[in-house]
Amino acid sequence: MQYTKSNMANEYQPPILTVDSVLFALVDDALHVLLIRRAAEPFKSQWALPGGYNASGETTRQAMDRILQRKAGIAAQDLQLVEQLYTFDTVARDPRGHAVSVTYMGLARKLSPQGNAHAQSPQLFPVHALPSLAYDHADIIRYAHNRLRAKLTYTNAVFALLPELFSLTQLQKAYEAILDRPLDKRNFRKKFLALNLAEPTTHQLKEGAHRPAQLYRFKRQELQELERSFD
Amino acid sequence: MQYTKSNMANEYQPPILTVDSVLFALVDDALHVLLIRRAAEPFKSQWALPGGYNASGETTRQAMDRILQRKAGIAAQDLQLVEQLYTFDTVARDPRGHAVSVTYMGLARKLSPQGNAHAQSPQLFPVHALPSLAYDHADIIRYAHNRLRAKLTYTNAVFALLPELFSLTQLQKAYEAILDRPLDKRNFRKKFLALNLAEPTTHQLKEGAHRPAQLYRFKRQELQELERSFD
DNA sequence: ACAAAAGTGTTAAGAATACACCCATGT
DNA sequence: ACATGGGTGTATTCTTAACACTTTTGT
Repeated sequence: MQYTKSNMANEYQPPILTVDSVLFALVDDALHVLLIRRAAEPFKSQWALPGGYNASGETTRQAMDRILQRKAGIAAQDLQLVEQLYTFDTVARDPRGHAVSVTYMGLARKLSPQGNAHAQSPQLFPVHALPSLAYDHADIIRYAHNRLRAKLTYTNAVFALLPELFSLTQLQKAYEAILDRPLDKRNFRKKFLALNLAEPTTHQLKEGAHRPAQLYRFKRQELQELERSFD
Repeated sequence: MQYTKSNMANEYQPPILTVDSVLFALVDDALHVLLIRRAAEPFKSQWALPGGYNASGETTRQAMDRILQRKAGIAAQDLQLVEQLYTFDTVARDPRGHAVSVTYMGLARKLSPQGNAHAQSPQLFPVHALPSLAYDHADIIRYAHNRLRAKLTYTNAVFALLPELFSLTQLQKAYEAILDRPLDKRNFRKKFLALNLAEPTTHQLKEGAHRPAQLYRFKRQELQELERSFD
């Protein structure tokens, strides 16, 4: 930050600043990402992350909230956890000109996107079956997924993807979906309970011709690091 | 990235984009950061991170290299490892107007900064004895230090701070300086050697009235994750 | 009674921690 | 010979990993 007044007034032309969001949610025990179908060129009618420009005077987080509301009908409080990821800045990423994009990851319990004039049919896609994507958005999603995997192992971030009351089986399936490998049931439960992040409730989940599951609740709904990293 | 042509042409005014760098190096077994004394307002003659504006058409990494060269006489290849940290974007962080700053961490074996017209006396300060800083640069350094601590535990990032040939004592001191706590000598050596990242050389370090130290060399000079995290 | 998912313990191997003395060198 | 930092091993505790059967419910 050492540009001078003259730079600001004359020579200096900043790149365009944009914000793109990767919203994750679990649907049927599989990790999904929210995509919208682009209404305009470039990449018209291709699938893309919800994103938009960031004007002077608003923070990137404010821009994110505004854009998600307008383009997907999603409110800031639908996201249990939001984290800035990375700033993508290669000159060629937008065919119209240099656009630097600050990216965010948002985790939600449930997403009910709404279509509108700006973007028809926002829709959730399984991360393992994504359509072809506009811009460098496939890279951004890959980056976000890696970050999520890492966060899951050393923080309590799962809380943001599960309902308030959850069974240990639901929890394990969430981990398996994101880490993309099977976990041992007994070891998983022993380890998770030892971390002491969740407490049993008086509720049970009855959902079929089998023994009902004990429901647990996270003691804290804020991000915290784990004493010992998970898996 | 959904702004329209009309936004680009008329209404849309992006914030200024800047890049700030946190360069770390070890001096006398203590972690140091490179700071420059600001030549102009605002914060004139206060210490600050080397930074500058990012023009349209250059990547933030290119801007970083250009700025470090111009303001501190440091070349890109003096940095063994560079990593993007975070993008700071609060509206009030620059008194002249909204400036969004993409920040980088750079690790060097040795820094020999050069003063010049743009910034007198770039200088290394111990992270535990920083002067008062311009802007939100104290926050940025704290963020970088946390990231460095984390990187040290799950990657081989130390290689970027040590000379090509190093003794296990030097290595341990580097860890102690950054993690800011003492480590057990025998356990440290056992664990580090088990990771198999370094190999002994035929060289020794003689530097006083005591037994000379075996010198090691990292097998790879690229960042890699450790199988088991360190400490 | 049977199908379906919930729930539960033990053993063995590996990793982390705590801890104290001898070694090689220069002066 | 002494001061200085370099180098080494073992015992204990904790953590991880592997593994299979019983329980509770709905139909």
